[in-house]
Amino acid sequence: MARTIEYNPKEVLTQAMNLFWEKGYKSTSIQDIVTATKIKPGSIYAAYGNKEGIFKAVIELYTVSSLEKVTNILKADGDILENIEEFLNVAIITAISNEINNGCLLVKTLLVVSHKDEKIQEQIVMFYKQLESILKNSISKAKERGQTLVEPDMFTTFIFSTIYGSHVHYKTFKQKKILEQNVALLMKQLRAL
Amino acid sequence: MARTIEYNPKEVLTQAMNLFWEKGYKSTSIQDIVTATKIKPGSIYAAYGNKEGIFKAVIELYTVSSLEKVTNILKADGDILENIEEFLNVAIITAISNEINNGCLLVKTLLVVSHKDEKIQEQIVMFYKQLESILKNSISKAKERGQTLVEPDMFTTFIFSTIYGSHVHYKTFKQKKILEQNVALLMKQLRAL
DNA sequence: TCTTATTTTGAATTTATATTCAAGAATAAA
DNA sequence: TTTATTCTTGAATATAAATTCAAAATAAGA
Repeated sequence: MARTIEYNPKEVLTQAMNLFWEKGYKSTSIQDIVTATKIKPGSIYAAYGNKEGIFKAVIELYTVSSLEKVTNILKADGDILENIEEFLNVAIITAISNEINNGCLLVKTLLVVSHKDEKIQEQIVMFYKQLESILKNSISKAKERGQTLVEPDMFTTFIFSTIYGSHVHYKTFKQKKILEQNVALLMKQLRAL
Repeated sequence: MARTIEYNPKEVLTQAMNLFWEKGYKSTSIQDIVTATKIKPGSIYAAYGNKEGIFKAVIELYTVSSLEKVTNILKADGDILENIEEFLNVAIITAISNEINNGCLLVKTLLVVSHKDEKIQEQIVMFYKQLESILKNSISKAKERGQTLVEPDMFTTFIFSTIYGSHVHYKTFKQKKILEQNVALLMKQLRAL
């Protein structure tokens, strides 16, 4: 019994994500999603309830896959500092200067989401806390092994500030060189013994 | 002949600005503006053409008054480094931790405005360039007088990255202490001789 | 006071967007 | 096959937001 789902939910959410990413939550209409995914409104509403429901599912997908990606980079075998450098390259250069989905969906969302949407806001804050904690772990481990002198807590905060800052700066001035410079500066401080 | 305008345009634009600031462009309806300003749709459309027109006028007002404010701080008589510190206090602590209009309207707008709205984007970029140039001037002057050793160009960029970063960081973690720490760190680097 | 130019009003209209739902289609167990 | 279950469709409906416009109000020069 029972008909089976015909679309691939992950694919659909990814397409919806791209729309939200590009145009923001409010400017993305269900019609946009219908057009992009070729799924009819009824199916969307059956699966996610309403527009906010799709958005929440998108955020969920994004956070889970991002955390996974970062974990893979930072927990890879090999030199810890090199892993951190790779993380910075991805977070600062690749992600931000990407022409299609530039920057971080969550930074955008966080700045725009009204304070009333507390659930979404909380979900995002949780994500950042996890991210920070993963990075802090790496730095602590590097410090234990004598590979760096920086204070893990403070330096993690500093790295994230630089990531956020690079984000806005690039959006304004479109200078990839500044992004590379920022990565280099962070690594220099990290490696200074 | 001719009836005179009854409302104060600057007042009206300020009220509209607060709405855009709080809720973002898309989520602010003309009805919201009508309610807040008590001006009827017809008058709004007569004066600004359409919703985008009001928004542009708001951005214009915001940029002009912000530039004026910053200029007053940085070109004030007295010690240059103290003026810069005052600027940082306003830009990083006061502006960002303000509960009502928190953060910078333009950062929000910039991150969200679609790449199609090139005029608005350009207007914002111009604003930032002017801001950077005013600050760079102050730093250069301080350097000429032997009050700092930092390289004006690079350090200006760094200050703005820190401002943007503080913005996002505060939005996430709501820690005013980090904002104060950031100002202190910047000033320490600036004062190191 | 009359006239003319301009502003104000707010209901009506248009346009856009979100959401529902009844009818039809696919699935697989019985 | 039959049948119960779930999925799909897309036009219809509901809701919300943007915009228009004709009529009324106002100011000040003729």
